[in-house]
Amino acid sequence: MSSNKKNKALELNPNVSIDNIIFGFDFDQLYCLLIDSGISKTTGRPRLAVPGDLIYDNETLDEAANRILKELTSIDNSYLEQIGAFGDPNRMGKESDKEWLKSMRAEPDARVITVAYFSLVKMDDFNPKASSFAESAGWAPISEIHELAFDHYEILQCAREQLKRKIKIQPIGFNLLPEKFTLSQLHKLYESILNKPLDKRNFRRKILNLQILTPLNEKQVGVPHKPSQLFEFNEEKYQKLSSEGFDNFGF
Amino acid sequence: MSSNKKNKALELNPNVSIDNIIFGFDFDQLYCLLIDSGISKTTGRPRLAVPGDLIYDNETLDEAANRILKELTSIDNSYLEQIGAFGDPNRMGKESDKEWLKSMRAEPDARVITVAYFSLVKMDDFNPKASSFAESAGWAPISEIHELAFDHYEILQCAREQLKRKIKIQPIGFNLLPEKFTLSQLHKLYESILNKPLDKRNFRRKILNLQILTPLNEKQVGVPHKPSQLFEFNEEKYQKLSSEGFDNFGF
DNA sequence: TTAGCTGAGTGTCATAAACACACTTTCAAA
DNA sequence: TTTGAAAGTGTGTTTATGACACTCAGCTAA
Repeated sequence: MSSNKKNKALELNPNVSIDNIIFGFDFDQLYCLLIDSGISKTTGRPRLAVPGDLIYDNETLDEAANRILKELTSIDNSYLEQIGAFGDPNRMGKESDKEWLKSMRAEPDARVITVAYFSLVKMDDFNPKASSFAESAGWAPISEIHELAFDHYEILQCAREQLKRKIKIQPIGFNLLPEKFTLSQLHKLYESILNKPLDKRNFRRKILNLQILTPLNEKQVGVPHKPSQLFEFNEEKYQKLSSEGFDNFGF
Repeated sequence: MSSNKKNKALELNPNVSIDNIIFGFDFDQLYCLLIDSGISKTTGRPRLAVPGDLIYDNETLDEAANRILKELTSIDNSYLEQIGAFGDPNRMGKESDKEWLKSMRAEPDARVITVAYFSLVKMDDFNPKASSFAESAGWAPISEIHELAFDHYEILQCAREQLKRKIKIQPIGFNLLPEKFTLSQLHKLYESILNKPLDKRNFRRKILNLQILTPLNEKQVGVPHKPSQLFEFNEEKYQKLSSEGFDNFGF
């Protein structure tokens, strides 16, 4: 298969797949985009999985991960980061997975190594109900995910750990927020990712002292409480800070 | 090939390889173990590469990485950590690489995704001169490596970055030192990995305050200067510290 | 034997970051 | 006009960081 050179550009590599953990945030908690491939005959429960696919032989891994995101959500060039490769020979060994593989794959018994990615997207950019996918996709709150197809649950936990590690070092969280956001929203985002409460005043001081936020001449409207100042992330100022060796947000 | 099920246990997967960056430290600088596969006909220079191999279909990725380390050095179960997958379709595109692939691989044109690892070993545990490998292996100072086969140079840089990031968070550096070491050796190790000078007194204070080192009733002998106190890494105390949420060495 | 070299080992002060903590303000809705 | 809900704000204490220079112990070679 892989040694057949004809039409190489269009050939799926039967041994390597990409799975993409797509994170979203609704100002309250973290979500992950999951595919429901229907009720499993073996378990009787819905078979939930992370979006993924075999790679084509002419695309890079990053391109494949981006393709998976785009095919599902129409979102292109969002924040994307590799988690790593998962290749336990038994990673597809559950009965419900075998059943699914037989119905979907040309070589259902091939050993597949998967390269996992995570994406950070603005949740509003993809509304599952407006999408027309046969296999239904939907946002699931991270805290409510307990079981997934293949080794996807394990991959999800790795993704959460990597996001936690990374956000202490780089301001990638902004990719989960709209252009304009409040400090409370940012605060809640950090608490959701780090999975621990952070003191409000200390958080605000820390993040404002960095000077990577531009305050806008705009406030929330229509909220039944004191309206909040809106901010924008200032990429240039962050780049400057970063080039001076800054890599510790101190959380 | 990959769909031929006979003798699956012994079958090489033609699409997935492992490359293992093996780090060593000689109390002065970091080294990396490289394979010299001879003078390339296309470049006229020695073809240097990181040790690696295709994976067998019945081994995990970690097992394959460990196998590569063990086959070369006889070292088993040293510190091993995955870096990630590298899968640019052109990663094996150099002429000198194609020449080598043709002579070594059953399917020299197959697209191979590699999963990179790094290992930390005690340099004394492998003496290349005592080893009887046809392809000669040797320790190269990191600072003197400028060109490698395939995308191995790029992988090496990722390995260095990951090591740098990781050592700020976990005390994995001890794997590069003998059981008994001096504070100066540890100091030099941190400087080598972080690639910047660290103040001696501040370094000592910081590391001693953590209480993860056990001072031994032993000193260096035969050195032409004040002999240094020897220490041991205290794994249990570190585990306790770690379980309390400690993950910042402050470098 | 001793002078000289090498790296080991040690303490303080000033500055900066971290942490704990509680009340007032602004708006919308009832 | 009262109520509820989240925004916004400051200080004091403690802890960590970073800068900095001399003496000590053992070996070597004159």
